[in-house]
Amino acid sequence: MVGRRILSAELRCPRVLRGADPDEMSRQLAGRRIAEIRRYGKFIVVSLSRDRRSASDGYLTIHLGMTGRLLLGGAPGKHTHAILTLDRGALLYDDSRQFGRIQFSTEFPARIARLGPEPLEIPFEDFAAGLKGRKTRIKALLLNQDFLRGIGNIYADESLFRAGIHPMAIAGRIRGDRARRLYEAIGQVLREAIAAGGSSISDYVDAEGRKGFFQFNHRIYQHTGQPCVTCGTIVRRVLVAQRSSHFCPTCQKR
DNA sequence: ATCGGTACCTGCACGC
DNA sequence: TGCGTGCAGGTACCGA
Repeated sequence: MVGRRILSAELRCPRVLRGADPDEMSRQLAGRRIAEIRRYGKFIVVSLSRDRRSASDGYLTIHLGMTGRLLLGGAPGKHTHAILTLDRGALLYDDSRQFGRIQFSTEFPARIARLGPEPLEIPFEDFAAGLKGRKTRIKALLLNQDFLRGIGNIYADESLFRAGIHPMAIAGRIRGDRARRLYEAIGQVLREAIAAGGSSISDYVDAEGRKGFFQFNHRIYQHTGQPCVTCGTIVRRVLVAQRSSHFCPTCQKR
């Protein structure tokens, strides 16, 4: 999409725009050219410029929430909230639960600047230092985007399972070998999930509409009531930070 | 400064 | 068949 020009923007759902005025946002987008697209954790930032040469003077920040989809072309549906018509093709935003959002700003968004490091880029020493002194539960910390960017409920559970750490363990008490195991597990899980094209539980598809298949490799997520793949103990579910957390009571220690 | 709880939506599976 | 309940890849905001 880089290099394409936005001819027009049809913004149908003010809720997804987080209260911004659809007409005003349409005016801002129309005529701008896509200069660069980058991902920051779960956020996608589309940098826009007025012409080919000039620096970016607009940013379209997109978050898919739980059920958001960005699709190249295709027919709009019941939950299509935005249609960007480009000089070649179209970009559609679809989101049944409307937890995702699309925002326009002329400055680089401050929220992005506050995100923690990329989990696949942070050195182990920094990760271990980040755990130090934290009184929160490790599951909640892994979901906190200011700690690390990009880890969600599935990959938090899968990482903790592989590391043998209980989701309710206090973050600051994970040190040495256990911290190292968690760090390695996060890297492993994310790399495997990316290679598998992500986890398609119900809605997720890539821009071409293809499902991922990492859901077939989940070892603990939504395995409640089934035997642990390692030891056979029945997998349990607890709430941590109001999120479902799946764990093996035998393999995962506080 | 940090933490937990709540609100925001729609759709689906389940039990009755 | 229809209805109520609980659950679902997330974040922002509030008060403690």
